[in-house]
Order: sequence, then structure tokens, then C-alpha cells
Amino acid sequence: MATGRTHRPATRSRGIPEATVARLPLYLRALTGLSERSVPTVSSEELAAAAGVNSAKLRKDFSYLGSYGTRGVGYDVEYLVYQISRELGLTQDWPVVIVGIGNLGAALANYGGFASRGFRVAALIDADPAMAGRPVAGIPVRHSDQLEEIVRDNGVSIGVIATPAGAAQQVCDRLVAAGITSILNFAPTVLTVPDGVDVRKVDLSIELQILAFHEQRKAGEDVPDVPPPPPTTVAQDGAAPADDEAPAPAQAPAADDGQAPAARRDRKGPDDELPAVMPA
Amino acid sequence: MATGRTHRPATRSRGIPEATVARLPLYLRALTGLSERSVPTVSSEELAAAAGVNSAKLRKDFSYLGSYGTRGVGYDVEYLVYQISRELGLTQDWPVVIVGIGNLGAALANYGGFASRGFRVAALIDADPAMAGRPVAGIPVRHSDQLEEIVRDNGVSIGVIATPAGAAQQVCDRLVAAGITSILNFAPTVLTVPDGVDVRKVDLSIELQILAFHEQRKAGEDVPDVPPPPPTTVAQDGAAPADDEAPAPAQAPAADDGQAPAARRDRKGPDDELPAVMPA
DNA sequence: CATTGTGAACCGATTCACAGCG
DNA sequence: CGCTGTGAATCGGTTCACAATG
Repeated sequence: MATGRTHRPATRSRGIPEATVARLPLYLRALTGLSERSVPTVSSEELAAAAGVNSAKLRKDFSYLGSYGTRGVGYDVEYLVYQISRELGLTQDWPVVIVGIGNLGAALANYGGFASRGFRVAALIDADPAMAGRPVAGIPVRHSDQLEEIVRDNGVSIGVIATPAGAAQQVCDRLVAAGITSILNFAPTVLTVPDGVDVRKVDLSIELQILAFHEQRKAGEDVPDVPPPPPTTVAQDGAAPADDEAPAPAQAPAADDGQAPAARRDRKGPDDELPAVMPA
Repeated sequence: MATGRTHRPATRSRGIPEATVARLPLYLRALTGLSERSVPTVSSEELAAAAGVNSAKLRKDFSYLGSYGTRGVGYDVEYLVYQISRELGLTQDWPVVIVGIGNLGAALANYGGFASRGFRVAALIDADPAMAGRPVAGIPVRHSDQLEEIVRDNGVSIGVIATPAGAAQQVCDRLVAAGITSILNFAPTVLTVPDGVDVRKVDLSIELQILAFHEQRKAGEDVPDVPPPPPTTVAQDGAAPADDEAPAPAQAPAADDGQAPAARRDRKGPDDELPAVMPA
């Protein structure tokens, strides 16, 4: 598995830094807004503010694309919109397939943000036969038996996985085998793909967990200092130097507000995870 | 994000790098899987593979939490699950409100991944009176008039915004005013929040755009290099030296990087016709 | 031994600050 | 002038590689 797998150095996108690429869509959105309001030019300062970044970063980012601005003036909105669109490959049409038409898949199918940027939903695919033919967002759902056929016939190179975690890898494998080289994964699982295939993941619960981490620090500041549970078998430090607690780097002074061992979430349920895709 | 100026790294407290925090949920998920299969211990190598990272990174990450492993053996699964959960603040319950119950909001409400990790959907809120009372995922939707009341009464500190872009900032302001300090934003817009409030965003179309960028490079490489439009009036760069090419800062030595698309996309074509920038 | 934990090298990304230019 | 474009400094994160240690 991931063992010998050479790390995905697919990042050889020579030239434009990955971090910059990730921000281009942000600039594009801000620019589109200006364009709609017929603003002819913007300074890096203004555009940066609209995109939520700082101007130095924006200028540096643009410098990777070329010199598209005018000193003393700023950037021509229309021109930049075009250049960024082209750089991102949005001047062409990208047919995509969404696999797993559960709640999330359906929401994605209905999401206007896709279509508006050159992404065309070529097909909706689901493993549930009962879904077949049923239209979602005006597009009839097709059965996964036809996955390969659909991908090939439509020249789809981008696939969106919105299936339950358990089915994701399998779907991924089939998509890749069918020729897809870019995947947007919403299933909470790590996908293993061959070299040359790009995977980006969006994990809703991970985002919340990250927020929770910061939230915990803000409020209270002190984590529920429940005495660390016994290291089951290993690390069975009988009378070992009780070093449990967080040792490491500068430990913070444990304040201890109220406490409440709090209800320890037992995370051993049926491991629900992603929105189910309606069973058959 | 919201950190703006004052970067948190006061270094005083437990200095866990942001990048590490972002991976903890990943480790936790992998560990939960092992736990369910009753695996007692794991080596950094195995766990790293399951989480999709490399072992050095994982060990370094864990080193920020403390010394929870046993040399020559590995990590105790249950113990680690607990430690990470605690670090992330998942040992406590986090009530969240979801604002904007459209397709996406409904999908989120139905998303099992939230509930399974200590995130309790305290309420669903929508501005449409017609939605009020209607149950979604078993939870009755409430009208946004009651937003403040709901947040306060339930002690909600995390809010999820799934409204249209146009309403997002307003909703955000109200959530913040009501006391929320962490926001997960799904609306494709930049949110401005006061210091102390964390915002994480998930933008579906941005992810696709990033994939498109890479896809464009992979396939062909001979992208439809539509001749760049005339810089209307600005950025008129006269004849450029032979190979314009990207400015390419220092960047000379190309790392290993097997075969890079030799053909570099030329970025500046002579003037030409105005591009019909894509619609919105 | 095997495997952790970590200093130190490395590398990419951000920020600074100012030269360059319209 | 004002604002871009960019070297240089800095910062954060990753990787290396090995000493420490159960």
C-alpha cells in the first residue's frame, strides 16, 4: 500500500507555487465581482482586501504569472480575470462526474458554483439501482455499472467522490482505471491513487475538529484535565516515572476552570461517516 | 485567519503548529479504525501509512503533544485516541448551529461525521419563513429571527454558514454578535470577523479550480493557448526578450523532478482580440 | 534490536522594504 | 508621485538522520 509508494511528487507544477495556485481562485472571485460592477482597475491593496489576503502576497503571486499590472496604476480587471482564468484552465470546459448521490452528492449537483466556472456536471452516478433514472438537479442519476462508460464517453477527467467512506477507495480505483486523473474526495477516508493522479480532499468533520481545537483554547484555556487513562498494556509504566501528562514543550499552566470530565464521546459507534447513499 | 495581525504564536502556551493541528483529526480517524479492529499498538510507520502521511512527520507531530510512544514498540492505540481527542477538545460536546438550510445545509445536517465526533447540531436556522418548523434530519428548522436567542440559550460557540454568498457576512456578523467565536464558512465569500474569532472556509468550487489547474498541465500541456488578449491599455510590454517565460525568480535549479513538461506554457502572446471572459 | 523523539538541514512560503517605472 | 515587481530576510514546516531507550 502506501508503503513503498513513492510520495506523490505530483507537485512538479514547475513555475507557480502551489500556495499561489490555491489563491488564484480567490483572486478570480474578487475580480469577477469587480468586473460585474464595471470597475476598470484595482490596486494590489484593494484587490488583496477583497480577496482576504495581504497585498504583498498578492503581488508576489501575480509576479509568478507575469507582469500584468501597471506601476502607479494597478491591474486591469478584465485582463486579469482572463489571465487567471486561463492559468487555472477555466477557459475550457471541464466535464465532471459526481459519484454518490446522497445528501451531499445531491447538494453538489445543485451547487451553482460549479457550473459557473466551467465545470459541467456530465453525470451523476450512484450505486443504488433505485436512484437510477431519478433526476437530481435536472440530471438523471445513472447506475455505477456504467461508470467507466460514462467517463470515457464524456472524456471526463475530474471526478467527485461523495460516497460513504467504505465505498470511496473502490470508486476511486474505478474512476482512475476509467481514465480520471483528478479527484475531489468528500469521503472521510485516505485515498490511494497511482502517480499522476491528483486528489484533493474536503473533510467536513476535520474542519470542525480544527475549530474545536482553537475553541477549546480560547474559552477555558484549560482542557478537561481528565487524568490520562491507563496506557492499557504498552507503556505500562507500573511505577514508572509518572510522566503522563503532556510533557514536551513548554507546558502551559493548567488553570482549571470548572472542569467537567465532560461526557466523553464514545467514538465507537457504527462509524457512520459520510452521508449515506440510500441503501437499496 | 481571523488572527490577522496578532499572530497567536505567543509561544507561551502549548505550541502546537497549525499544520500539526490540521493533521490530528487525520490521525484520530486512522486510530479509531485500528481501535475498532482491536489493534493494540501501532508503529509510527503503520499509522502514518494509514493516515496518508510520512512517519517522520507523524512522529514530529506527536512529539508536540508529548512522549506518548514506547521506543522499540510503537504507540498504544487507545491511549493515543484519548490523548488526541483530548487535545482536539473532542472530549467535550460542541453544540453547533447550521445557518442556511438549502441543499448544502441539509446535507450537513444529515452528515453523520459531525455527530460522531462530539459535534451536536443544536439548531438549524434559515431565513425562509416557509422552512420554519419543517424538520430536516429530524431537527426542526427555526427562523433566523431567533438566531441570537438560539445561540445564547444553547451556549453555541461554533457556527456553520451554508447560506448564499450574499447573506453570509450578515449572518456571520449576527453569529459573532451573539457570541459565536468559531465559524465554518461554506459560502463562497470572504468573511470579515473581529479578532478572536476563527473562520475556516470550505469552498467547493475553489477545490475544483485547483484540480483544473493541475489537470490542464497534465493533459496535453498544450492547453488551448488562446493568445492572451490585449492588455487593453495597461501592461503593454513591448517586445520581450526571446523567451519571455515566467519571471521565475531565483528558482533556477530544478530539483529532481523527473520529467517536467519541457514545453513551458508561454504566457504572453502578442496582443490580439479581447477574450470573452467567462460568465459569472 | 526496533522504533521513538528530536536537533539540524532543508525548503517552500510569507513578509519586508525598496528599486523601478509608468 | 503611487504602485508594481522583486531581491533578501524571515518564518514555518518538512525531512533527514541519528542518538536515546524500552
